[in-house]
Amino acid sequence: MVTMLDVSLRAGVSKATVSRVLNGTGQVKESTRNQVFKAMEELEYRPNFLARSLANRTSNSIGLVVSSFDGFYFGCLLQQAARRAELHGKQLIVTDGHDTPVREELAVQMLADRRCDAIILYTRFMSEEAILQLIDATPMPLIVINRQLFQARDKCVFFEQQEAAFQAVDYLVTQGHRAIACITAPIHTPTGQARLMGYRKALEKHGIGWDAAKVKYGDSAMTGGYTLCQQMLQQGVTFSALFAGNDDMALGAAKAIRQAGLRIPQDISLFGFDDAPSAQWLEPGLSTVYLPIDSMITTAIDQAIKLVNSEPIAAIPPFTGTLVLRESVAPGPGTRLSTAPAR
Amino acid sequence: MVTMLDVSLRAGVSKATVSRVLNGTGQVKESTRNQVFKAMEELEYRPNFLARSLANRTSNSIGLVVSSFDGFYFGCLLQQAARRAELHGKQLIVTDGHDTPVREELAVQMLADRRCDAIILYTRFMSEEAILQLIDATPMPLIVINRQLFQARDKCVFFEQQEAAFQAVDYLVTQGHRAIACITAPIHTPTGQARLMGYRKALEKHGIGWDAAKVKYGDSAMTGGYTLCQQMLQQGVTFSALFAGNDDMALGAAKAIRQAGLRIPQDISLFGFDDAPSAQWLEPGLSTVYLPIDSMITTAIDQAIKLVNSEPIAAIPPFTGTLVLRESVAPGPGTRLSTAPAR
DNA sequence: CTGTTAGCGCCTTCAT
DNA sequence: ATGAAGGCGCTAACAG
Repeated sequence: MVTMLDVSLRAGVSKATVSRVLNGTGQVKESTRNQVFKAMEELEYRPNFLARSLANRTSNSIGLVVSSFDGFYFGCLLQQAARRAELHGKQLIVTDGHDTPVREELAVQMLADRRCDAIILYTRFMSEEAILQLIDATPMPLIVINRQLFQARDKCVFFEQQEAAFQAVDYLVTQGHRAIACITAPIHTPTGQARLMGYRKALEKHGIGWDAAKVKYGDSAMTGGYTLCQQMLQQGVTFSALFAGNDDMALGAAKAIRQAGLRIPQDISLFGFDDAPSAQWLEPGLSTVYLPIDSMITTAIDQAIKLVNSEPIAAIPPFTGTLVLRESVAPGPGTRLSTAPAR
Repeated sequence: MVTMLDVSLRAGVSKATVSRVLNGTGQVKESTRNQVFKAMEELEYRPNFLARSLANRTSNSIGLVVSSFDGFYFGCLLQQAARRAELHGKQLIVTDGHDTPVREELAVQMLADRRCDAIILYTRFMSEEAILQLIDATPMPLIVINRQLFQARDKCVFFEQQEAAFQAVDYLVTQGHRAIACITAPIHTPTGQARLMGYRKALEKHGIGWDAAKVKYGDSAMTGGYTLCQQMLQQGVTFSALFAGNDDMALGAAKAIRQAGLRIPQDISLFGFDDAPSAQWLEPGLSTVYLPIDSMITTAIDQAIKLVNSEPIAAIPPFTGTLVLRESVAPGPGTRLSTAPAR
């Protein structure tokens, strides 16, 4: 391992000078600078990052922890995060929380130990208090995605889950559906709760009663969507539309629906959530809600960078969803009502 | 930031002693050990990872670079990699190569600079020479996934792409298909080449001529599969089966096929590659080839760990695919031939 | 412009 | 069993 000392000796200067040309700090005579460069090349010198970070108290990197690596969703997130971090000249370091709150917290600590300049946390499972506590136990800026924390509002980047779900279900109702089933996203997560609440509120708005039989608690996997939908069908639960907590489950549900001899959307309308790539290729195209994950992670990173540079920051407005209407929803049995409203 | 010195002062011992209890090295009297622990807790001491790594010359982590973060494929890879690394007590650090050979190389260097104990490289784009060169320019063990390097055979974990593709197409032929179209995986990657070669060999084996019109060069995205398939259909290319370079493109193609008024599998049989989660939920279920990515990354990490511990290693046998037969393939027009072979 | 001298926080002989 | 001292590789005043 060739060190700075080796280079300095070879170039006939001191370590300090080598350091200067390396970092472009201070004044160095053109000629000696060149000598140093030459020495570096000849020796194939590569600065030791650890030593550097230790001395600098900054590793020039930002850490990202996600609950889990699977799903298209985190793929997008990571991809965009990497690009954005790079744009700021920072290296992105990613870790996952193995889908458990404890590991999520450990992951953050690990990144903190590594002296990342800032940390971004996308947690599905940690409790609010735990997060808050983590925030001020962490010496570097910590931005939280997918959570709305009032005590740390300007460190949050979140999405109006409930509102988006509300809109989706509201849309279903205005299309004439009243018997709307729901397969929830994991109900032990705030996200799952919020989406379900959106469903419930939309029903309430239209005076539709809550029917426990129509609500199944899902796990976000395609298989779950399939199984639960199949269950409902077999149990004789009747519904003209199904709102799935995410697109993956909608995909699974679609198969169950067809296997039951039903058609989409003629017999049952289907609505998803996330706008996964495959949503577009399902047949019929799956109507779903688009969640601007790219913008969210971008914003989170930008905010983190600002904090690192001690620039002033402002709270980030909530992100909102957009309904992506494709062909999986048909007018429901109650259509007549909305088409020709009573006077 | 509380340091080891703070702890030592608080506990009334020297830094050396603190270091000893921290690492469990050397002999420390029970009582003083407890004092140190108490001091650490009271001060909420957290060792500085960088300093530690610098002194130890090991960061107790293994680096992983993937070409890109998107696709279910890398999700699995990352997930399993994280688990396996943890099992070995190592932290996993992930970076992506932004889908370009240069960045892939840079990513490896960056991880090397961070003094990872070992590095695992999944490259889609780097040339063989570049990889080889990188291997011996990197001071720590470097394992390469998805590439077969004869000059570094024991550092490679790869999959028999060509053979798997061959089997898939061979299967199609034995099912009675002779007009088999193909949408390739990215043709500038070894993977894309190998899969196409498998297709070609299978045709050759059965004396089926190469028809350029039946081969479209894809990009691995669903949209590409859709567009290219649509093109072929519109150009009047006739085929009874389509072999797609991956499941995503197969999904896209499926839609194009149906939009053309054709049925799967009655009119056109479809075969994918990868066994993506959605393959199972397509209707009919997509026949495809399973690629044991989990085992591959696991093996890669284990091999890396062995190298780190300077244990003896052996070359890893190639991984092979498995045909996953679902419902997207129907007997082709030539079925009679194979059912009742001429004597 | 350049060299000297201290650290950064931790580990590790070498004495005691 | 414990402390003192030097080193890991690099940066950052402070003198010249």
